[in-house]
Amino acid sequence: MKKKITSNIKKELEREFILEKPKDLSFGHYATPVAFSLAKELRKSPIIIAEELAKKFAKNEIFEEVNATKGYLNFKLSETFLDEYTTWALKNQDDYAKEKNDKSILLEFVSANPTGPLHIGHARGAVIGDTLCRLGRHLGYRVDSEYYVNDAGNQIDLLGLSIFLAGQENVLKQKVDWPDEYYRGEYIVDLAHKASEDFDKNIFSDKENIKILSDWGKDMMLQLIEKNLKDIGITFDKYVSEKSLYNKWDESFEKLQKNDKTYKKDEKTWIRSSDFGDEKDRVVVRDDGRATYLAGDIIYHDNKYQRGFDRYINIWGADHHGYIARVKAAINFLGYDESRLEIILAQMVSLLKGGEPYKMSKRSGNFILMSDVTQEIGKDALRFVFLSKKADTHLEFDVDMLKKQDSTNPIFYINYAHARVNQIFEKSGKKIKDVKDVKLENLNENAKNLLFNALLLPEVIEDTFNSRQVQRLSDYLILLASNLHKFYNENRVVGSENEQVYLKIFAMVALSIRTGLGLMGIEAKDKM
RNA sequence: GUCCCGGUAGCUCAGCAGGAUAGAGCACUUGAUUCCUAAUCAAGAGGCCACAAGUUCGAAUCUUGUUCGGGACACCA
Repeated sequence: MKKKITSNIKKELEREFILEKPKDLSFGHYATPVAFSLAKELRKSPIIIAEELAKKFAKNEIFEEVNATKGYLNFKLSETFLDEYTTWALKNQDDYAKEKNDKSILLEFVSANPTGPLHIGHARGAVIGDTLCRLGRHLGYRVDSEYYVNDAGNQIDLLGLSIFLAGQENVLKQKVDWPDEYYRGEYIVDLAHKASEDFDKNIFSDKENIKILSDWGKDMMLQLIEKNLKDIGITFDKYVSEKSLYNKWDESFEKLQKNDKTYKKDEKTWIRSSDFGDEKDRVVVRDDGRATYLAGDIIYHDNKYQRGFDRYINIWGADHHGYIARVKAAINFLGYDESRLEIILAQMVSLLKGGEPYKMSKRSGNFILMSDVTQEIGKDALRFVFLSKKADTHLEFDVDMLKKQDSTNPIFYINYAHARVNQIFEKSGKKIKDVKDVKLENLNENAKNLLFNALLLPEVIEDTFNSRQVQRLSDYLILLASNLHKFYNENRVVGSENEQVYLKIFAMVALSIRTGLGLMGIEAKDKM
């Protein structure tokens, strides 16, 4: 819709302009302050310029009216234009708000260490990533979703050790000297019990077995993570193992070396990341020959770029922000265009319970399990909370508040609007196919505005995706639901002389809500 | 000390590629149900947009400085 309008206006104005939405629909559906910027050029008052420009649109069919107010140019769309679009959308529901696009995107998110279940902080990145994925695909991009599995390194060793010691303590009933660092939490003890079943309890008597437990524990945790994600509607196209990429190190390393971006010092291999804005150079291979985490990420990004996507998006926790410079440096050193990689940082989530702060710590085991919250409030509410706030704001919410399943929860409000439409159709005994060809004419302002707002979904989706600001979609849906409720309260539909017309508009509203929620990974309810 | 994010209504947050009287939800007050679901709606109240300077015809929005809060500054991931 917006594209057609933009091109129509451009034809008349013959220049670039900003198209915005007026604060108040009574001004019009769209507006542009173009006369203000022309004022300087033409040395005339913006008010006069706007009036002159408005005249140019007298014969344009998609506008019912174009007027100039205080220097603004305001556009009112014609009913015919809105009606034609509505009819098309209702007939092509599966294609509604879709676009064509030939760009490809590799979207990496979650990538939590497989050393424990997902906690509530991971959920934020997960939900945002999954929704961007859905939005991108809807807009025609080829989006591949990927989870990078850190299945090597100290953390995994620590997992094995933790299970091993937990087994000694809980299965073999031995006294254990716990080190400073290890994974705490019930799940480690559970793993120890399960290990004694899957293997044998003697597995805890020989330290040599820690390696086996590491590997086994990692697999168990990965399965759990996959389930946690599936429970909130997320599946990945691909899980990429860090370990499996290690044999490509020589290849990546050679590229870096060729560009003279690595050097040896103190028996270690360093990368000159400070050449590219990093605070200092970083170690990539330790003096004992073990690769650092960064090395793994270098190989991984080399691998990503070799696959030739147009764009790469990583969603990281905000605590990784210091890591951006060195990864971008490495990508540049490998000979790639680092500006194709975009990193979205999901800020911290602080949880409250009954007003009390809940300190999260993965190490200590004192963290809120994502699965617990999913169970308490449901996946829809969980997804909605994270999608209604922008990623880079610190988010605080109270678990107890989210447990409430009443109107304070916006997801209910939106669903209620959708269910209402469905109920009205049932009451009227009509189906969408009965009204999709009804001609919309002589609509009153309220009906026309409701329809207009329903038709905004495509541009909201595009804006949401392009800006990566997921909350714009949820805000829009709340607004649309509110419009529907308001109209419902003011107008009788079933049995009225406008029944057919209103049903068509309502069907359009419901379609937008359903499509929008679907992109958020939430299925619209037909009944409450 | 350096870097990142944030400071907008009592609370949680939108708005920020500059533009018309600064918005929503929750909470609060008042009202609406012989009629399609009152799980709703309407009305009211609530604001030095952290502070200061600058750029501009115009700044919540851009720049700089200050301040407060959160986070990051590993050869851990």
